[in-house]
Amino acid sequence: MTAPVSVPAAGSRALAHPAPEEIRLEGVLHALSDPLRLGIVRELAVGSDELACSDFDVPVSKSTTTHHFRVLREAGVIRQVYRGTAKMNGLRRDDLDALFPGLLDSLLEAAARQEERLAGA
Amino acid sequence: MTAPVSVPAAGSRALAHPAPEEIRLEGVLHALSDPLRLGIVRELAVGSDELACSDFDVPVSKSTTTHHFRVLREAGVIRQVYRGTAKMNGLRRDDLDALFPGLLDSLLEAAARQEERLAGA
DNA sequence: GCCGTACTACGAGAGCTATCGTACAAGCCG
DNA sequence: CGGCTTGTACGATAGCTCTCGTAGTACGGC
Repeated sequence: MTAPVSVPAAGSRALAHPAPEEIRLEGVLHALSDPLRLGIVRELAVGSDELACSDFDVPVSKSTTTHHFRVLREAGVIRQVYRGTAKMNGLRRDDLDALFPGLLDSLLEAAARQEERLAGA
Repeated sequence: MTAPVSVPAAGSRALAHPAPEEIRLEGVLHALSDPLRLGIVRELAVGSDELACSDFDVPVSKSTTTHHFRVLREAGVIRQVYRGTAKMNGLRRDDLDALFPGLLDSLLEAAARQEERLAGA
């Protein structure tokens, strides 16, 4: 047992990510049930893997931003890695698609559709 | 404006449900992010529309069960109607599919897949 | 070596959530 | 009617979550 928690690269500053086996659907849904985090994930889905935390235009303080990114990472939704002083963020699309095929796309489309609808289309 | 909150049938004991326009993706995800509620929805998805609250075998007290069903109803995930002393529950599959095509099925499949995986398949 | 940038840690407060037990209401059945 | 079944309301509690500000760490550039 003792799930392989994707051991951090030895020497450097590394961040704990859940192994794919540890990712729980409930956790993913919970992470995405916050509008702010859902927005972050949507931005990440269209952009590249190379978005720093500060590239997002969230209407909360820096500490709160850190908090939300951590929730997303700990739920297994995003991957984070340091690159100098910046922390680059990327969707764990590969892992999520392997665990829950089609789910991420459905969620992203649902979010897009809702935004369109609420915009008074 | 003033969204039509699907006015309850006049005289009888009726329950407030959100109108389709009021259903929010975040709310749905939040409702489903609880293992208990996700389980209820999964049972509802395979069974008929005719399941009473007491037909579910949840490991919590009656009051807590009431609470969870209310969360699901207020998020727009289920429909509830009184039938004698019982309260019958049904998925709002039609409304959900119209708002978020494919999402419900993706979620149900993801849940099934995870259960299979965790059962040590 | 020093400063600025980017992010984290910690502590705190407000608010929501899950849970319970007890007490109660509504409807069926004998 | 009286009792049983089913679910609700209310109050309470513990725990989580979102939010912030302040203080601190890690890294890159001058």
